[in-house]
Amino acid sequence: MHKYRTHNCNQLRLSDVGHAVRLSGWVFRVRDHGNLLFVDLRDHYGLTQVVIDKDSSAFALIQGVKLESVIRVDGKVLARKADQINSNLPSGEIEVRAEEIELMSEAAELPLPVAGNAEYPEEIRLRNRFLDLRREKLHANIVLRSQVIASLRRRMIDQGFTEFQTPILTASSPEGARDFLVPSRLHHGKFYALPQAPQMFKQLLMVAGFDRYFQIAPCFRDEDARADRSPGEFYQLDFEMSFVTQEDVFNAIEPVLHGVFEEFRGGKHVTPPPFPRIAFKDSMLKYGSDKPDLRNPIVISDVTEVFRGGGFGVFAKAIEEGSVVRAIPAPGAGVRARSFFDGTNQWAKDEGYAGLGYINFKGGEGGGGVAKNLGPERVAQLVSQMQLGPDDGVFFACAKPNVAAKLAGLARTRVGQELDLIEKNTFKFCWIVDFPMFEWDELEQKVIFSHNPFSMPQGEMNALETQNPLDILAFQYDIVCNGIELSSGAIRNHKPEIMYKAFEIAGYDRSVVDEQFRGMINAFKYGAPPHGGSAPGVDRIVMLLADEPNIREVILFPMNQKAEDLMMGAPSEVSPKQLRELGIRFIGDTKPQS
RNA sequence: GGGGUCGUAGCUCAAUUGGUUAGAGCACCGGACUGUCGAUCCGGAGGUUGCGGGUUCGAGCCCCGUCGACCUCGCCA
Repeated sequence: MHKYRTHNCNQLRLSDVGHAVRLSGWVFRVRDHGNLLFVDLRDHYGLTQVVIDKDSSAFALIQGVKLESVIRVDGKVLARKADQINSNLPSGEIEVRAEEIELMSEAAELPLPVAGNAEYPEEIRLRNRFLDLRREKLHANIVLRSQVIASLRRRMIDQGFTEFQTPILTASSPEGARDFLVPSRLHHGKFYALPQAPQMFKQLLMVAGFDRYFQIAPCFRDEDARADRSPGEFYQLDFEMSFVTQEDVFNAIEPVLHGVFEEFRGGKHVTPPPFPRIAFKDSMLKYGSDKPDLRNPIVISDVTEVFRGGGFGVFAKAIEEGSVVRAIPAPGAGVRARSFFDGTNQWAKDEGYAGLGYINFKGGEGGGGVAKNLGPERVAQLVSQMQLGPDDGVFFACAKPNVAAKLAGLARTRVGQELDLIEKNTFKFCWIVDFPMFEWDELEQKVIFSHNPFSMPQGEMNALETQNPLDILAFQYDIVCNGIELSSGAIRNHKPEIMYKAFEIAGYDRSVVDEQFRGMINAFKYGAPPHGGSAPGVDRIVMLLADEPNIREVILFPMNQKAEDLMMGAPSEVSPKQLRELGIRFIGDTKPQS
């Protein structure tokens, strides 16, 4: 007989009745009847009920055993009587009558219960992650993550992609997120950086002629956390392809994402390919976001012209000064109490905006101050343009275009949630395309790269030389699912002259490009194929499939919001000897700069 | 760095809005019980109400400060 087990805890069935077996696992639950005692024995695979009778030599031992102790049970498989069958358990038709039990590892009193599905503070969960990971939901999430990654790999390989590993210790790069730096022992005063993404490496792989690359790539960014952004590190399905147009990239990845979502969708509907393509400009107008949640049926309209020179003075005046008006319909909300409208207005103010105007229609009659001052003719124009129903509500965001779009987008989400309009049980995908190449930085008062400096501008050199930089679009695209940005990608700029020109527009001298992007710009001078790719976030894909609102629920050992690992105690101080070797002296400033 | 929510037993929560000795469930310890599957029943132990100060006859509750957690803005090409 095997030293530890002949079967796992989810293996025994009626066909095993009568056999002598050996099981090992954790004591999940105990039901003590004094002269008869039940133990639910748990391992990775499931549960088996163990029965211990008073006559058994194991009885005394098991009566004092603590939950989550690890035991080995020798016994016989018995069929349960009809009224004792537990139909919730795959092994519920049998039980194991224990003859001998060995306590292999005793558990102390638990800081965190493993049984049950109550919620517990993250600090305790993270500090005792090994216990938290024993719990059913988290355990299942992590297994799901592994299966999703295996599926992604298989699907990419089936599509003709080849997996490569790129360096973890690399060079710091300008722009983008803050780098994690690693000091060099051999070169005092110099640092490696952990890659924010294998961006340049994958492009170099294209130059090297590998044609189709992918990698489940670890990425490191020293930025603050969010519910959907893990601090420090995360994983991307990073891929790149040679001799492709934007459409080729879409056609390659859509079946992979659609396939993996279909495989693990849990009964939900998945957008079939081709996914809708929405221009960035249209997305900002209609959804007030570059990552629209298409489960929300509300569509925003621009109604600036209805208000221009009209009787609603606040808006009319703002429009003269360059503001626009965006209208957010609230279907069927017209009959709601005034508190709904005033509450939404107050919410907008609390978010730091000027507020939201509104009209509430009741039986086709527009109510509220906006309708009164605007006059029946213009209200009728609104109804016709927006195709409003007789009992709809409508909110108005009036501000400079960028701000109005953002507020309208937030209001769209809020109204959709309040009115319970968000479609359930569905994964709605779309591409956001035609991102602007550059944007205006109000703070620095200069033109900056809008997304990725390596993207090819639409119109290439001609566009850079002849168009207003702020009007130039890039072959840059994001893939969005249910309002979550899964990835961003681009057709890359593989021509050094266009690269120099693009960086020049963003205020970087040729020498800066040569220095900061030396490896890549140099490579492009020796025959570079046109190429492009993208990098869907693996953690976010799993998060969607596991239906978890927080990314830490799909990561084995996540750090907390302050980027600390409470279990391992990272980051930690290091010895003076280590610092000396690195040529580093700590100056005693313990507060981070901001 | 700004804003929000929270902080009471090992864990989840309560405490009639400022009033007697801060309660309950789970877990833990002891006892009863041979068919439970969130076992049940009886009993026990467990608390500087995050920390510091203030107001008050009296503070878990009000005020000030501070620490921590999460959410969020900034940030994330």
